[in-house]
Amino acid sequence: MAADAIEPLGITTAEEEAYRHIQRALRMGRYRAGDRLIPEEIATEIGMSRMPVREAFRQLAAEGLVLIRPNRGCIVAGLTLDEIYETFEIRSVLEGLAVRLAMPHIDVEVLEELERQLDRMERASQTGSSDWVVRHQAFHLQICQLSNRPKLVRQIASLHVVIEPYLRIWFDYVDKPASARAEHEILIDVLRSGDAGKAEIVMRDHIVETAPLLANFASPGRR
Amino acid sequence: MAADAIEPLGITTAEEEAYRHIQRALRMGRYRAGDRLIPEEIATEIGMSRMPVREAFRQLAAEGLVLIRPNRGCIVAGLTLDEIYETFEIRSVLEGLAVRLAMPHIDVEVLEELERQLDRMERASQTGSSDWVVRHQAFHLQICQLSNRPKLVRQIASLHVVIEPYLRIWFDYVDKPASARAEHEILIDVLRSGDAGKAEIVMRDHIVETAPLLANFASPGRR
DNA sequence: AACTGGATAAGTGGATACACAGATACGCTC
DNA sequence: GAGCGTATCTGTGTATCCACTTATCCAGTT
Repeated sequence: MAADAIEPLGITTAEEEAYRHIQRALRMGRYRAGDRLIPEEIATEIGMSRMPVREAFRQLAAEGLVLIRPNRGCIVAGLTLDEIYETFEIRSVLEGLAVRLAMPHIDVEVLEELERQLDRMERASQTGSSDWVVRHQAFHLQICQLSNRPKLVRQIASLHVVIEPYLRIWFDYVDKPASARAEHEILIDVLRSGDAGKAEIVMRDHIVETAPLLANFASPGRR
Repeated sequence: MAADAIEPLGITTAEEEAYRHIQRALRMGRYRAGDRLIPEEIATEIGMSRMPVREAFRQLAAEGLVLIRPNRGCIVAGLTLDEIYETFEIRSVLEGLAVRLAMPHIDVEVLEELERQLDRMERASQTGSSDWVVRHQAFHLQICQLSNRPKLVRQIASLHVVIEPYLRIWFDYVDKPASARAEHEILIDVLRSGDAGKAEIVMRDHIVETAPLLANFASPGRR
């Protein structure tokens, strides 16, 4: 649900399968940053030729998940510490914008649904490390989608995918942060207040404050 | 200079040529939105096979410049009126962020260089419609680059390319807006003031105020 | 006369084959 | 013994070929 917000722009059956396959592997942290992705390997794994895999690489490169160096193959793109911060800075203004634009579409039902999302997020944090990450993204994207800005939502979702492996690692280490629920309740509170400008600021702060937490657990592999 | 900030991520000689060729054509407004891009046509035009052209299409699709529908070819992506507004909204917060982060790196030399950029922009507006657009982008990107945030700059540059055809059309119609210089002087003024928060707001306003102007001249072709 | 169905043609997506570039290892020379 | 050059091998990038989907046109039927 969360990640399906990212549609692989122009993609056909075989290529789409390759794309989804690799993206899932990447998001699950199966590869480490700097690992080489060998087209033939992946191609035989899914049962197709190198061709669609290459096209999938292009798609992933555009999203910043892999790096393609001419004649030197495709490697998993890791984020440096600076890049993690940068990604959170970008996320903060984009999601800030989204929540500001979402405000007119906030009503009681929406707030209740968001509360339920938080419940699911909390329950997911018990079952598995990666379940929480998925629910957490779903919560954020749910708010963003209320802005009714497809391109904005797509960009935000794309950023979520990029930082997902780092979120996952962080969560594995700290073993369910107790503050997570409270942090996100604040977001619902400000949505309830109806103040769009304030909501933007709260969302921004919420996001940039997360970055330093992650930073300590950064780099699943060097660059 | 301005657009070279967008590097075609992982691309080799032949494919890179195809990519640059098509992107230039697109930015110059050679095609209208909805036009089909026929791989063979372009391939023979540059003197290569369809293959690198296909990969170039993928790259362009990832940037949102073209649309690839499975088994139905590649068409030039136009922006609806809503999408133009949305793009400017996204630009406003991203460039707002950029200018805020750029503030610590502003000094006298930088301000002088920006003034020179404005001069060039004004001169370019006399020589040709498209020259002004290029200079205008260069001015904005120059400021953004001072933020020292590569990913942020790349995203902003990508948005500039998307709206370039619309800017060009608008400029052709109004024949050099007299207010353009003054509008951008304000940006330099606020940079000179040293107030990062204020600069962010001014930049945001500057950008979102541009959108309605463009809207009247929107859609070089329907969607 | 208009609409629907089928057939044909055009064009896209995928696979295989080939050529070239880069990396590594081994040998030769200093 | 060490460093550089060369040769081989691995693997990417491009082209050609084939199969399949889609679109268009014509004919037949209502």
